Formats: sequence, C-alpha cells, structure tokens
Amino acid sequence: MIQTQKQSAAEVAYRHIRRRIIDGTLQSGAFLIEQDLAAEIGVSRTPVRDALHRLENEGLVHAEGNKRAMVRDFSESEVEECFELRAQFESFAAGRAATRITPEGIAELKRHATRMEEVVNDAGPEAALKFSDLNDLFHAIILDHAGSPRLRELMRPLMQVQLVLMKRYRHTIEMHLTRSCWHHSELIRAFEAHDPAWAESQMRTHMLSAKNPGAA
Amino acid sequence: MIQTQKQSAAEVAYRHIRRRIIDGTLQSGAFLIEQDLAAEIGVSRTPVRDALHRLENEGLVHAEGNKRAMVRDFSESEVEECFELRAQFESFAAGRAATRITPEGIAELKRHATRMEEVVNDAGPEAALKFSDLNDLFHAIILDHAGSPRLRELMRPLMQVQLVLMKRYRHTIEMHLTRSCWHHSELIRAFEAHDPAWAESQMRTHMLSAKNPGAA
DNA sequence: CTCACAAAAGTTGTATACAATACTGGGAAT
DNA sequence: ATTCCCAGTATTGTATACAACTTTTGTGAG
Repeated sequence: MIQTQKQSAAEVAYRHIRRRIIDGTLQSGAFLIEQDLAAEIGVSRTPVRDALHRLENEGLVHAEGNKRAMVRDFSESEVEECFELRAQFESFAAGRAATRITPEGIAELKRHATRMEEVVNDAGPEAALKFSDLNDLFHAIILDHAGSPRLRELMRPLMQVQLVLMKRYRHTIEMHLTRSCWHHSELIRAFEAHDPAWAESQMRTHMLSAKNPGAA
Repeated sequence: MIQTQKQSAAEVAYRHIRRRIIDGTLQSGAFLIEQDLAAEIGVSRTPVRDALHRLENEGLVHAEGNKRAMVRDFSESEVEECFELRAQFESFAAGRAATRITPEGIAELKRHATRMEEVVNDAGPEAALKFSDLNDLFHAIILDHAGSPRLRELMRPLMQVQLVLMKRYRHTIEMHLTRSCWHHSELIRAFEAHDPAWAESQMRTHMLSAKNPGAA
C-alpha cells in the first residue's frame, strides 16, 4: 500500500522555509514575516510560527523579543566553528559506533559510499549537491549507531547549519570530494574492525581535513 | 531603575511547567494536556503550546505526531549518558576557555566556588539544591568563555536534563560535594595558567568522577 | 539639515472557535 | 475469554480576530 502520508501544515511550512534558506532564496539577514510566509505557503500564521520556532532551534533562524525573525547570519568563522565542533562530537560518536554498529549498518554505509564515488566520477552539474545529501546520510547513519539518542539530537542543528553553509560557500569542491571518498572507505574499515580508537581518529581526520578544503 | 520586566505568557507557562517537572510534581510519563495546563496557569493554550515545544527541544518533554505530550522518561541509564556527553563536550569547552577566559571570568568562577564551599560547610537542609544551582552557574561561566555560541546553545538541553535528574535521583550526595569543590579549585588553577590541555583534562576528570558518586 | 518625538503602519503575542486526529469503552463475532 | 470494530469523547492542529509591541514615517523645532 502506498502511503500518501498527509503532512501537517506546520511540516509543510517548515520544509518550505527551510528550503528557501538552503537554496539561498532567503539570504542572511532577510526578515521572515509570518503573515507573508503564511500567504505564500497557503496556510495560516499558526503553523508558520511553529516552523519558525523549529528553525530557530536548529540554528537557521534568529529571533529575539517580539521583534521579527530573520535568517541567521552565517559568517565564514561560523563555518570553522561548525567544523571544529563536528570534529569533536562526531569523532566521539564514531568511537561509540565502532563497538555498536551492526552488519546492516556497515552495509548501509558501504551503499552510500559507493553512490558517492559514482557521483564524483560522473561529475554531473549537480554533483556537489547530490554528494552533500549523500554525505549527510552517511554521517547520520554513524550517529544513529552511536547508541545515544541525546547525542543524535544534539548534532542535528549542527548538521543543519552546515548544510546551508556548504551549499552557500561551495565548500565541497572537486578536490575535496575524492578525498572524502577515501576517508569514508577508511572509516568503514575501522567500523568493520570495531576499533573505537581507529574510528574516532579517522573521523576526526576526516572532519579537520574538510575544514581546510583548499590545502593541497 | 528597577526593571519589573513584564514577562510574556509563553515565558510564564514555560517556567511553570519546567518547575513542576524539576520538582517532581509532574513525574515521568505524566501527560501534559494543553487545556489543563492553560487553565492551571491562567493563560490560553497558545503560549502553553509554545512552552511545550521549547521544553521538548530542551529534552524535558516527549511528543510525537498529534499525540499528547508527556514528561520524558529519565532512566538511570540516561544519567550515565548525560554524564558521558558532558564529560566529552565540557572538557572540550574547558580547553577552549583556558585560552580565552578573562580575569573577570576567573574572578566570577572563584566567587561561585567559594559560595559552594560555604554551602557544603554549613550543610543546611537545602544544601544539595543550593549547591546544584551554584554548580550550574559555575559550569555555565566556563561555557560562556569557550568562545563558541553554538557550543553554548548545544549544551543547554544537556544541562537542563541533568538538573532534573540530579534533583530526582539525589546524585549530589555529601561525599561528592566536597570532592567537586576540590575539582573546581583545580579547574580554576588550570584556567589561571591558561593551559588548555590541563583545563580539558581536569574537566573530564571532574565529570567522570561525578558520574560515579558512590565510589570511595 | 538633523534631531526629537508622536502618529501611523506593520508585525508579533494571545485568545478563542472550529476541524482533524487520537484515545476510550462497549458490544459483536469468533 | 479474546479480538476487532465502531461510536463517542478527549485532545491536538489550524484559522481567525484582537491586543500589545515594534518599526517606520512624517512633522516641527533648533
């Protein structure tokens, strides 16, 4: 049976606004007027409010007092900060995942890694975007197997923000993609060995390397 | 000039519900019915909804789909999980803070540490609660000086949850308090030396020690 | 021209009513 | 007895109206 899965208005609003922030239609500092967004999306202000709160918690939107919300400013320094935090937390998560990940989990990682390599080789016009999505899934799998729901929740905002930043500043350039693929395959090996220290170190390397995409 | 600072209904609702969760009036698994809470607090459902969303993001409330929200279940294993995550994140924060903290920041830390020692010595009936509050402030100061707003935001839910857990399971027993004071003074020394590795290590020690309060 | 200030417009916060969904209990089929 | 299903009730989701607050605009004094 096909699940047409009716979505709540709040969810629709959330996706809509999120998309517009990620694709750059709504740039840093742009005001998010509830009324306007509601009219644009075709729902009332109530679900829009919910969506904005959610986006605020995820760090994509800034709001304070009774003032109008705006798209949060993502400076270059924030990119650095995100990478550093992710290097710290995801390596921790990788270490935990090493001893907990299931064979199915590893198979899933391999599937995504393979897809990413294909994307890099085909090198279509949207390669960077496709890669970015797959990459997020890859990292999400690892977090899911870290056996800590709280950690998973804590990381979400960080991943969100970086999704925006990557697409905006094109941090994922060609050179970097092939290197990432190599890191991913190494990571998978560490997981297969169920070696926490290796997995942790490998993940840290991966993140810190991504932080400096320009370096030869 | 005295700021009477009129609070929004949403803020009032948030504080009210949060308090009831922390002091145990609302126990794990209790249903949070918007209508009832609204009547009890004396506001409409709208700000109550906002408050519940906020509490959900902070990890104190669980909700999914259109089902009614409930007070999240805080198992013993979650306590362990929180301590582990905090050991990881706060030691990282402490390392960063070591090179960034100002003399004023250090003075503030000392002030709080001293107050905590007094509380432990006086040993009044509410010593544990007072200590817990001061302790939170102490750790908050360090996070504030880590120079990473994102990290600060990420930690908030973790601190919140633990506040509940500590009060509920009385993790802060006498033995543990004096030990914590000792750790705090050591931490301050590390900050005064502006030694990241020392501060980080000391904080990790502190958190992992707190995780096992029973050990002699 | 610039500043201060007040009026007007714009926007968010809250309350309330209704719609959609989830929960509860009892009765029928097995 | 047990399971399934249905209707009735409870609760949440959404829309709308109004109140409170914020921002902009316009006007006059210096």
